[in-house]
Amino acid sequence: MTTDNFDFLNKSAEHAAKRLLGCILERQLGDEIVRVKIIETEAYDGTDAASHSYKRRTPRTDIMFGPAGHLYVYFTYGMHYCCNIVVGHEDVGAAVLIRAVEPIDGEATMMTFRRKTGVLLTNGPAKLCQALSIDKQLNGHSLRHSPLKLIITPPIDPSQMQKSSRIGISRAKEKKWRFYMKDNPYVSSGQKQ
DNA sequence: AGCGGGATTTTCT
DNA sequence: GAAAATCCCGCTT
Repeated sequence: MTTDNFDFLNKSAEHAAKRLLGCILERQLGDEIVRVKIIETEAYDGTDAASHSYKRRTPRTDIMFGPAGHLYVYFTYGMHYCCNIVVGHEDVGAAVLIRAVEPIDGEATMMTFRRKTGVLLTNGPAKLCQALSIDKQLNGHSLRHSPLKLIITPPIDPSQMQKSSRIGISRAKEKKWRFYMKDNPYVSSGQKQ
């Protein structure tokens, strides 16, 4: 493979977070195929005080220090899973948090895992993990293969992109590393900006 | 419409 | 011991 279309993941986390907007996640669940479009992302890297990988490699964050294009799933607040796409070169410890997606195919299947309708199905990082049945079993999974694939689409028009501070963190709030689709109803409701 | 508490793992102080 | 890349529900205004 001379030109792998995952190559852009090896650039900065900030670049990858922008480029992942509009890309497709394809989830195989038994006989069903669920497809969603990425609507909102946040970048985290090893130089970033808000990142799990900041100056420390632990059993939990080990996947973040591995190859780009794999999935990093973490469990938080004793209740919820959140999923990230590992980016950057190996041993750097960077990832892009997927904060919101828009259903394309298989909405009925997602509703069997998450008993909600409309935007409440996938408008938050833990919500979309529940809808796509993503948990610790998929930690470290390569997004090149079933049962969860990342499909790269052309970059979105810059005029459709908004950015802001990241949600739910107390450190490094000055970094504008949250990116989302302008006027999309599935953008997470954590903060108005 | 807005606030506040509960669930309960991983990590750090 | 407490906070964290969250979400939901019930209470109050």
